[in-house]
Amino acid sequence: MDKKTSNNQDVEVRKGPWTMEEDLILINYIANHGEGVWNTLARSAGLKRTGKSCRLRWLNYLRPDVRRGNITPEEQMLIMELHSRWGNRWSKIARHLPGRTDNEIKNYWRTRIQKQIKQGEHYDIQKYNSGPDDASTSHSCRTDDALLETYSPMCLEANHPEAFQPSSTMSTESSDGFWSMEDLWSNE
DNA sequence: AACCATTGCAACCGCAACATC
DNA sequence: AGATGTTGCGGTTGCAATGGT
Repeated sequence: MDKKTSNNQDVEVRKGPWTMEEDLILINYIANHGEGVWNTLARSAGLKRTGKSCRLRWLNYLRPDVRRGNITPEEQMLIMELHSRWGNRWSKIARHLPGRTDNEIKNYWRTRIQKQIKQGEHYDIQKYNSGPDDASTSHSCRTDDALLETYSPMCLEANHPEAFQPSSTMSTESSDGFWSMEDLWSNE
């Protein structure tokens, strides 16, 4: 315990929004060394952040395969269906939406879907949950697996290939494995 | 133009599970 | 087997951007 506190005294820890420089440091460090142990990574990279903060930033924002914004209707349907089945298991839900993070889905649910539900809008999802099987949906013989198949990433991708293209800026990486400010922040 | 309310999202916190020593 | 460290998850908060008056 004392060990920890004495350690923390010499290492100031930054909080709050990440700066461009910090992002670049983290991205370039991971590009060159891999992810590894986050606390060690944070120290080795010279970031005055906790490993936890670095991990979160990387997973939710900096990872090249992260897609942000523009949740498609299909994705929304899938989120609603999976949420109706699993509840707030955001990470579990996120695994079925390639490129989406649990944080994003959680935010999306809270800010959009939950709001609309409060406003009294009823979604087709209710048909899935309680409606008769002969409802107009084509899921009359739906099992969990069948539904996942229907809304699986592959299926979504097939229907909406444009939505699954990684953004050009996010996938841009200079030849020597280093990201530039423009690569990273031009997307904002 | 200025103020206030609302919205959306990034980031933090606390906890539990898991891994390692 | 227990202590310690790390990771992953869900809930919550803070704040910038936006809209409305």
